[in-house]
Amino acid sequence: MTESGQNTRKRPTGRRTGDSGTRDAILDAARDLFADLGFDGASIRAIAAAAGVDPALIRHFFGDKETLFASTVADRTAIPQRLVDALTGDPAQLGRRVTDTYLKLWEDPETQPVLQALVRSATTSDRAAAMLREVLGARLLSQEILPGFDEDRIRRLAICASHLLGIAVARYIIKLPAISALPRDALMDEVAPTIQRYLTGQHQ
Amino acid sequence: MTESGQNTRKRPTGRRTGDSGTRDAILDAARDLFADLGFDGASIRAIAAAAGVDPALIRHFFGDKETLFASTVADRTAIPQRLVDALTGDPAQLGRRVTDTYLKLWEDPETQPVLQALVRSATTSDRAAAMLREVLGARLLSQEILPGFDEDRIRRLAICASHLLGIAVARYIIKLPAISALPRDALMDEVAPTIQRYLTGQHQ
DNA sequence: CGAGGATTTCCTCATTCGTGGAATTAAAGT
DNA sequence: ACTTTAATTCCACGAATGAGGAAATCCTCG
Repeated sequence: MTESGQNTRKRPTGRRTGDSGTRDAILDAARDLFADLGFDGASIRAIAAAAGVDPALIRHFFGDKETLFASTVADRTAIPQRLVDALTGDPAQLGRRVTDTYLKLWEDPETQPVLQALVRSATTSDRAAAMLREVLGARLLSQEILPGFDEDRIRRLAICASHLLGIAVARYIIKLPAISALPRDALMDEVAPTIQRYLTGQHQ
Repeated sequence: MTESGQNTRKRPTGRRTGDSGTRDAILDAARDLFADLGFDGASIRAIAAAAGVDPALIRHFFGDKETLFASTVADRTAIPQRLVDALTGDPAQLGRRVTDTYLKLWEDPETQPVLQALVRSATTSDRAAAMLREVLGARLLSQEILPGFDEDRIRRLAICASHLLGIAVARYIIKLPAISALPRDALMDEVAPTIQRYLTGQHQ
């Protein structure tokens, strides 16, 4: 135990030597905490503690909490793109492709925390709700993104998005046993035909 | 001017004469604030202010915040029952009946705030998530409540619940324009056939 | 009418939070 | 070598929060 005195040891101030990937450590911790606790629930102090860093550093790098949140969810912009990609290709497999892509996004440890942070925060924070609205509305459900989709198809695509959103909320946020206990394949088999019907328009 | 002095007039302490429906006023204010801001977002002080009452009264009547929340969402137990009722009757109209009942629950000014409070809080507060799980799981998706439903039908009913939950989240929480702009009839026409298919089992 | 309980207010306490300032050390630029 | 910039810490402030104590007022029951 050498000596070390009190357990409240003062850490040295000033810049660290070498390249400390502190900024990324903050982003990682923030991503995880926002995913688990939502925007309001995850405090700057808790994020800093998880990153092993002083809270003031967060302010130094990101300015304020909203910017930090935006930084953690931004850049994973590949998420809407992957879904858009799944919309193109063999129409016979459309439902399976979209559902599979979506469910895998919610299982991928890279993208899952971001989605969870967005959804969990969107119900409480207006800012996060606006972000999710923007992602869903402007980057997915618009005619610029989906050329050739008429209004009717976009409307049914929006209903698909709601369906899949509900599945994710039940499975990963509320953790409803009847849904979260299902293996992905079983969920796929149930949901994919519905998505297929919504998207290909034989819906009556 | 007699005296009366400052505009910060102290309100008289002690019991009011007559029957002041204060407890109900608190419950009403709590219902609305929980619906708008969620469990964490709605502070005891804000609820008290909305009810025109001292914060300590809430503690006096309900003890702590969780009990207050539980009291506001309890008693509206009619909600799961109405859905269960919709499940019985002419099987040909099943999808329409369930969807109609559900969408009306989300428009009824009596039940809407409760649903909104539950959903909005469930993503942040573990306690609220447990409540929603209990309502959905034990009071709706169990074989005691739905005699004669085998496991496969209950599983597909859970997927229905997720679909409808997603619709409500998109429409009333995130306020996704593509969904919230739709009139109820249009939404019905799109969604009811899907619910019908899930529930009657011709799902492949 | 008097005693006990219910209703209501005010004040206080300990925490927690987001934000900001000031100081210290290392790196980068000239 | 000297100056500027970047990274890092500690400390503090003001606001808000949930919880609780103490007193005042009214009602009810004997």
